[in-house]
Amino acid sequence: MELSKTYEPAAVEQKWYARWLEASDFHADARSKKEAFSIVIPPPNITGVLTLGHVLNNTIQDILARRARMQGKEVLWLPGTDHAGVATQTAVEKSLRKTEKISRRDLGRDEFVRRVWEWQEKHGGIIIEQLKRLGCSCDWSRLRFTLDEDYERAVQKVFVDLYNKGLIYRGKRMINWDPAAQTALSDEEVIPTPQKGQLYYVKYEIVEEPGRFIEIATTRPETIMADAALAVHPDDKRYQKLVGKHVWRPLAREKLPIIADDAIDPKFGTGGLKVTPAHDKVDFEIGQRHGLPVVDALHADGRINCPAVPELDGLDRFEARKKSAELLETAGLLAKVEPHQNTVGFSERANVPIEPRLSEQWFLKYPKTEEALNVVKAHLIRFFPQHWEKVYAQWLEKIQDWCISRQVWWGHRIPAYYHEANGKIFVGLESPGPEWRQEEDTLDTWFSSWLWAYETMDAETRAKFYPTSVLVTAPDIIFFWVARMIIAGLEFKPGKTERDEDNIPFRDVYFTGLIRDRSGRKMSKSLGNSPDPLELIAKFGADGLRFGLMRMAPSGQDIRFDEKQIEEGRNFATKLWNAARFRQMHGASAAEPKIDEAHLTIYAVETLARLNETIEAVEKAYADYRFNEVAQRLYDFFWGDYCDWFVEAAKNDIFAEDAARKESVLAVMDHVLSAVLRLLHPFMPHITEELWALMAFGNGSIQFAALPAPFDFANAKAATSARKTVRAAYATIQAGRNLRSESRLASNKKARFVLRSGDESIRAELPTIARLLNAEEIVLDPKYQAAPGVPMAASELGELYLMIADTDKAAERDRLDKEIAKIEEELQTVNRKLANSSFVDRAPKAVVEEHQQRKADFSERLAQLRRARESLN
RNA sequence: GCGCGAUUAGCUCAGUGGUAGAGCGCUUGCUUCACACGCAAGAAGUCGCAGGUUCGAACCCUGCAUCGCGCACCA
Repeated sequence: MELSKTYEPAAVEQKWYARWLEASDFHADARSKKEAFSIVIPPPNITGVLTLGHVLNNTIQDILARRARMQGKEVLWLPGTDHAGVATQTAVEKSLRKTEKISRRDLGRDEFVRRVWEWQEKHGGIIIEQLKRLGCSCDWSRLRFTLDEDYERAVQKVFVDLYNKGLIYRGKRMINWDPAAQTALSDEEVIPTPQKGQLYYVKYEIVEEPGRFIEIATTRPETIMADAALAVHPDDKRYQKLVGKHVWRPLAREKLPIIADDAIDPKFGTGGLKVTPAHDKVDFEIGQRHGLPVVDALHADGRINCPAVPELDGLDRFEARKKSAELLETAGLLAKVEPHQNTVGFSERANVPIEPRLSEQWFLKYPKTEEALNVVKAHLIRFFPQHWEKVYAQWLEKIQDWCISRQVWWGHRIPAYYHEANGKIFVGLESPGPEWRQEEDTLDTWFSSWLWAYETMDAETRAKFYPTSVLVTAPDIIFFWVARMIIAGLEFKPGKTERDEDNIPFRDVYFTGLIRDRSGRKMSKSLGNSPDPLELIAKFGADGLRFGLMRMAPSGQDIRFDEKQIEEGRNFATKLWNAARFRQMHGASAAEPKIDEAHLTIYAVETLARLNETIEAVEKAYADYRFNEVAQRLYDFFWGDYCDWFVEAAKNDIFAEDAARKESVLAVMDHVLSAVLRLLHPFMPHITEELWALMAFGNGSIQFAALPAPFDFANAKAATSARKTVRAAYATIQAGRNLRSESRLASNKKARFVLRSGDESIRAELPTIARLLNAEEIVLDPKYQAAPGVPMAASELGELYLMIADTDKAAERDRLDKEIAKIEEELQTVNRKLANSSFVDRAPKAVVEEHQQRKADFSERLAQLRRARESLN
């Protein structure tokens, strides 16, 4: 079969993906006897579209899955999507407002949820289709959704179980309130964000001493109406005499006590704090200690709720801040205003400041935190890179109860029921009767995701594939997801036995880096700096995108994205294609090439040895999940060692008449190409499958071909000697090319060289060296006396002279002088080291020998150069 | 304040104790019979700064600086 001149990724990729699906190649057989390898996908949100982050993440998973298949394992890569409660609800509400100008409350709960399902049917599959374009080898027959019926059941069972264990409770506590989405949030969903604001110094008049004021600094004058006290530090001399007295609240005038509390920092502001238990966590705690009333002055949507001050009542909290400052100013109660920077918690989703709020919510007291810490400390679960262990440990060590209820409709409704009449609570899977009303709240989405590693599997699948082999995820969800999954695994024990190693959700966790733009900024829609992966696939092919991205993605470091790198990936695919094309131009390939070691050219020996080194390096890199290293090694070997050196050196044999030599060279090419295709397949599945088929390297799909084993040299000594000669020849060629270039000889001009050497054994290699130097002839002459001015390079094989018609003596003198100076310097460095007795005594023997060899080489080349230089005098 | 990363060629990044590397970009020469998404040659780096350990440090240790990320505090 003839290969087309260029590689067409679009057609090839879609063709093969369809065939893989048709053949059920990604299907995981739970009854297989093969060793199991499993990954669960971090389920993308159904609202999501593919980002570069997804590309990175899923390419890595695909590489691991495909490699495992080639290692003969039974592979499960389990895909799915996440219902993403708040995010999806917000997205659908937005679309409803736009298209039908209605809110979810206009529709009512049941109808709204029906609409979300409808929306989900239409848009929920987009990202799955995009993953297919990338080539992901997920077992699509097992596609799961966090709101699947049985998954939902499992989540509810877990809730009931934890409630019965006393770990879930309902309580009125300070929580993070998102006034935009109007729901409670967990601590992890609050993003501390530095804000430029103002510090208002407000005067509170002392009740017992009319006309005397105490100044209090606050950033939130709009909450004054909810003040319940003023507090000072008990040791603060300035205020000690005031403790026990009262002040007048300047807005919604009322008498407030002055109290003393250790929580006050005397150095901040004026050293006094207005205590607002309803709107601040610390204030709430102070209030609890002192029995203060909780006065809530905010509506759920962030507007002011205070009929006593009609000027403020109903205003948005930020408008009210300005307005209340004005009111105080008018009343002469605002001493001053200073610029002030502080950190305000923002809602992750809605990107608005959250309100600390006293609210009735459901909480989980985390179980198994000690155990979760231990399985990572003891490396039952290994983190890559390892430094994430510390971050993980810190979170677990100061873990607080998890607020798990959300005031949204899209999600798992909490299986709790309230009795209409007596207000009793029942928690269970079924309603106890018609007089019982189900809880309106749903569960935090992560309360369903934390079961993802095993609730996505049926019993048979779980028996085979749980615990999963590895989890690939971004480090920003280490608390949201990774830690909680570990806790869930240890608490609910879905494994074969009770032992921890059977119940951890995964054995390894690989944390990817975050992808940033060229100037280091996070990718974001609003900045418009996030390239569309599908456009990149269209431009460079899925394989090009995958390879380019993996080659530049160092383990666990953030990645600065540059389209150039993807272009490189595409170029590499083209190179691969053309190298294969070159091979098939010279006849059919052999699936099992016969390599006769006794008749290998020295270039073939070198190439096979380099391939062995590459295979070994790749193995090692995989063991530590160093994917960029794998990609780089394969790139270097194939482009450099194979294409640039071996193929070029082999051309004489290919185009010559000697059938045996030609056959030998072609067999080596087949060996290398077949190995490289297999090594590259996890990174570039489509092009390797296409070439595997076109070259007929195997009967079946490359997906299940065994990974290449190193070539076993029977005569290792001969190989070592051959490699030494090749390297000398290559070095001589590079020196010769440099001569040509320095002498301004055009690349396409044939040249003549003389090699001054008495080593007859090199004569056999002269035709190859000549080809690589684009020389019409190389004369071997042990006694060659160069005419003055003939350009000369000192090389390991001997002195190499470039014969050109008109030579410039002065220029050649300069060139040689520079060369001599350079070598002298290097020789000096080596000599200095060898003169150091400590070095000779203490350095490893091999290192010393290397230096001695270098000294000999430099000395010889220096002698050559000096001879040439003298002849010019 | 505590912790974690990063700092290497103009750019993006490899390189964890033994002669500083790659790709891009740049300069020069090539439509050489697989590939111009290519071939060949070249210029370009006091490896953030200062100490220390070592025969030897980009690499190990200490301190500092700058950037980024967590956590805590933030009236």
